[in-house]
This record gives sequence, C-alpha cells and structure tokens, in this order.
Amino acid sequence: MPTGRDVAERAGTSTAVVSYVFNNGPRNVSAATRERVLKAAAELNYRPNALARALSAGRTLSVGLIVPDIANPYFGELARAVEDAATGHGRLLLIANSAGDEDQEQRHLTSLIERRVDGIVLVSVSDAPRIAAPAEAGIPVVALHPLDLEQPASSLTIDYDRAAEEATKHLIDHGYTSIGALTGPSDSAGSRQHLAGFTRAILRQPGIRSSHRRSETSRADAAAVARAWLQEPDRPRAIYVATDEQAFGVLSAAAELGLAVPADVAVVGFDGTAHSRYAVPPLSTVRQPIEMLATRAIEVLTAPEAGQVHETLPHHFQARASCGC
Amino acid sequence: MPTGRDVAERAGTSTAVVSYVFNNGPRNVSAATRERVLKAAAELNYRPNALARALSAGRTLSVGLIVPDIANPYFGELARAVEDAATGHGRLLLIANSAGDEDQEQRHLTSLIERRVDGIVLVSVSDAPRIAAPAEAGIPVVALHPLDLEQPASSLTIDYDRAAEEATKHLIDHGYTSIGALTGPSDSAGSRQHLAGFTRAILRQPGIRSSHRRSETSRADAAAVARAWLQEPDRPRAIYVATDEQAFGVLSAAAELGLAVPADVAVVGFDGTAHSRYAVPPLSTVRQPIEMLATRAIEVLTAPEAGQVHETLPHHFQARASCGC
DNA sequence: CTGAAAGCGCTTACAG
DNA sequence: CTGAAAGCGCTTACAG
Repeated sequence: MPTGRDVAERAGTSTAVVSYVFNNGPRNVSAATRERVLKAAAELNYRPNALARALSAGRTLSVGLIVPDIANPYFGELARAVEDAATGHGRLLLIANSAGDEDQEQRHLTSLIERRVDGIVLVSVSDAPRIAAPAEAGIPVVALHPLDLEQPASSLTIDYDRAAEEATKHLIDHGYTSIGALTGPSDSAGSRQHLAGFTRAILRQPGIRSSHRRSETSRADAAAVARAWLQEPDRPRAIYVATDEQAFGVLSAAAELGLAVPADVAVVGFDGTAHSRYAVPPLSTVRQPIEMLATRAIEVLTAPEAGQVHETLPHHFQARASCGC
Repeated sequence: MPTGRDVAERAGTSTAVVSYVFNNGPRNVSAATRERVLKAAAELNYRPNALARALSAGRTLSVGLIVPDIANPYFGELARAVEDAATGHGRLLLIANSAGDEDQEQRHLTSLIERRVDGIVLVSVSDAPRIAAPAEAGIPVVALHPLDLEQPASSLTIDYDRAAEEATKHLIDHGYTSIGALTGPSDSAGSRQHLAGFTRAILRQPGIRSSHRRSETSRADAAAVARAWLQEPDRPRAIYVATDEQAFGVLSAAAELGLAVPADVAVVGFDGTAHSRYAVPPLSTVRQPIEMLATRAIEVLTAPEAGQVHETLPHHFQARASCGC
C-alpha cells in the first residue's frame, strides 16, 4: 500500500506538503503543487493510514458505542441514531455488543480505550458499571440510563419512574382492576425505577390488584414467563412491560394461548421502538427520545471541556390498540 | 496516559522488555523482570496503545462488518454472530451501518481501509458493490450474498433460488391457488433469485394464479404495500415474502384489515430470524445458516492465503402457523 | 509557499 | 536474558 512518502516522491515534493494537502492545512499549498500531489495520490491510489494519523495527531475522530444486545430493536435503532449523530460530527462510530455479559462489556471497554476512541456511549448491562478505566484514561463516557452521580461519567436519561407511573395510570384509567408488571431480571436501577413508578400509580388508586414477574430482557424468555403467568387462575387483566422487546414476547404468548389483546389482556410496552407500531396488535408504549439521546450524547462527547452532564430528557406515552385504545 | 516508556523506567528496564512481557514474546523474559514490569504497569494503569501497536506490527487484529440496516433483526443477529466468531479468533469487530445508502457504504469501506482492518465482511445494499478499493489495498472481502464471480471477493451464500422455490412449493402444497410474491425494491440479484425460484414453483403447478409486488426492505413500507394489495378484489390467498422484516409488515397489515393469518391469507417469510418465532402468528420462514455464515466468513478472512472462496451453504425451511401448518 | 526533522508509542531484528 | 536503535506512516512546529 502506497504511503505519503511515495506520493511526495512522485509529486516531487515533501511528505509535509502531502499532509497539508490532505488535511487542508495547517499551512497553505500553492494551487500548482496541490494539483501535482492530488494527481500523484490518485495515480497511486493513496489512502492515508488512519492509525499513523491518529498516533501522530493525538486524536482518532472515533467514538465507541456499547449496547447490551444489538439484536434488540431498541438498541438497533439507537445504534443507527448514534451513528448518524457521530457521522454528522465527523466521527466514526465503533459499535460493540456486550451480549448481556458484564465481562464482555469490560473487554469492550478495554478495547475501546486501547484504540483511544475520543469518547464512549454506554448502555451498560450492569447496575453499577465499572467505568473507572476510561475515566482514568481521560476518555469521556456518557451513559444512556440512570447513573449514580458519584460515577465518573455523564448520563442522559428519561424519568423512568414517572414514565412508568404514567403508563400504569393509563391502564388504570381504562378501568382494569388487576394489573401486572413485567420487568427485567435483576434488582437493577432500571427495574427498580420501573417498579417504583408502577407501584406509585397502583397505590394511588384504591382497589387495584397488582402482581409482578421478572424475565430476561429477551422476547423468548418474556414469552415463557408470560405463558405461565397468563394461565394462572387470577391472571392480570392488563400488563405493564418494562421493554418493547419483552412486550413482543407477551403478545406472542397471549396469542398462543388464544387470548385476545386487548379484549382478554391489555399490554403496554416501553422504549417506543419503530417495531412497536407493527406489532399485532399495534403496541402502546413509552417513547424514548432516541434521536435526542443520540444527538446529545455525541455533543457531550465532542465537547468534553464542558465537563460532566446529567440530563433528563422528555418521554412520550404513545397509545395504540394493545391497551384498549 | 502512561506509555511503555513510563512502565520501563519504573521497572528499571527497557521498552523492548515491556513489549516482550505484554506480547509474551518474541523473546523470553526472566520471571523477576516480568514481575517488575507487570507491577509497574498495574501501578501506572498502563494500557498499550493499540494504534501504535498496529502501526508498528503491521496488523490491527480487527475486522469490519458492513450491513445495510442494523435495525433489521436479521442483520442484528448476523452482527452478533459475526462478533462472536471474530472474538473467537482474537479479532475486534467494527460494525458499520450503511442505512440502505450506497454512498454511505462506500464511505464505510474507505474508512475501514484507512483503519487497515484485516478483512471486511460485507452485506451490500448494491447489486454490484464497488469493492475494487479494498482489493487494491490488499484487504480481503467476503460478501454474504450472491456475488459476480468476476468481483475480487469471496462469497458465502445460500441457494436463494432453490430456497424460494421450496417455500413457494410449500404454499402450493397447502392447496392455495392464488399466490403472491413480495420482494425487495429494485431488480437486484437477490430479488431476481427470489422471483426466479418463486416463478419456477408456480409454473410447475398448473392452475396457480400468481402476482408480484415490491416494497422497500422495511416493515413500514411492506405494511403499506400489503395494505393496498390485500384490499384488491383478487387479493392473493398466500404470500411469499423475501425477508422476515417485510413479512412482519405483511402480518401487521393483515391484522389491521381484520384478515386472519393463515385463515384468510397465509404468509411465508425469509431469513429465519429469532423474531420470526414470536410473530403473531408464528412465522414460517426459510432459515439462513447465520452461525455458519459468520464462522466461515471469519475463517476465510483470517486465512486469506487460502485465496478466494465461493461457497453455497445449506438453508432450512421452517414451517410454523402463518402458512397454515 | 516549502522542506528537513522530531515525535507519536509501539515492535523487532540485532548485538551483546 | 536484556537494551539501544531503527522503523511503522503520519503531523507539525520550526526555519528558510
């Protein structure tokens, strides 16, 4: 592969000038010399080595994104949005998938540090992510979920607690008196907030019977849990589900049991994936501000001198057929 | 951020020895010296700079993956599988999303070349992808779809043509006499093969009425096309759909029109995503050998001396409720 | 406007 | 077993 030196020789100039031409600076180059360099580069099929450039210039113009499961449509959409935002700021996005595994997440974190990315967007699988390493390396991190304020990272998140309460209240307003909550597996910050909001709404309205189940954050496991739940004699009349991914599993389980949604059991999801609109029936859900999360995340990372930031972004309840609307 | 020189100084040795320790070679290091280096590195929180390493060693131990749409579940699952395979071979996977845009795909290709990845796994948005650049740069490419044999790349693919024929024949064997095909937007190689197989099955059985529609490869557009199609007076009794993603749109449209699947209209998808199992109703589909595609792709890229390879991998028809089974 | 040279942080023959 | 030094391919003050 040709190098800048090859181009310089063919153009009868120096590697410095080749660099000036390809970077439009920091020095001017006469039009004639520029032409010769461009011509030589084209003839040789020259591609600047990004590794050498980054090593020399001290910045890689790249950003890393770590998500728990790239096959979950919410994270797929998020990845697309973050990539758009990164590209808009002249950054390349490196997407890494931790596959629900904390060790894998650590390995990706290490790998991104070693590659000297300019910043990391993190959706952690863990309640208390170990993010000391990037901080010590001087690499800013922004988490897209609630984060302990002691943590050395920024966070952008909606008010899960209040969103959960609103969605549950919506089910209550439909007149359902037996309402269940399906959340993620562990007692994580996320699950806790979903549950807190759900419970608050329930307590506010006397006479509601409530129940709670957990499942892995996959439609497969959510379907298995829902299948058992919906066969119990006092099965819930409506279910608040903490993620769209799990809600798709609940819809599938209901259909398999011959239960109509929402006539027999109403369902509300969470995340507001584009897929939710095309569920059978269309899924009511809480919309995350995906574009805004992505845009702000890249802004925060590309202006790190602004320091750490903890912002709460607006969510939006989207009523559709699955809850009885 | 500390460098190998910092570690060497603190350990009272040279940067060469630090390198020997961190790479387990190519020279031996006495146990005592190794201890001192490891201790110093731990104290300083030393992380080798992967850029410098790659520049010096001449290989990056990374592989790029370009997909047309990371939010499409098939590509999400594929990304997960390719990442597993890459990690298993000690490679980091860089995932790039071309968002259905040929220019974006080109930009990603260029970016991966500039980053000197060791190989590229490509699912192109284009029928005739422009992949001369990586070839000239000496970077092997493997496409996960049919590819012109003149192209300077390997390819791993199932026999789309035959798979389409089998799936269509399955619908015919159910006794449906009016069968439609929904394929991708352009007259691409993929669409052509889907259609060829579909047509062959139809022609083999006298008395079948067939029709054909196109949509973008998104459930949104597929739903829009299906909504119109299913309201025509001579709407098809069964539909062969070229991707699961589009099939999800068809299921959604049918439900919105109050048509039962499979009682009013049967549906067969293609790709065999994990999501297809949880569709309402469960979606019959042609399974791509996702793990095998991923594993072979990484094998081919990490043993490039073997030269180019063009392999046809086995597919599998998965019958479920949506076709009437 | 242009070029010689130092430096980014590693790896790796080479010499001892 | 260990170290001094060259080199990977760029960028960028510095001098002219």
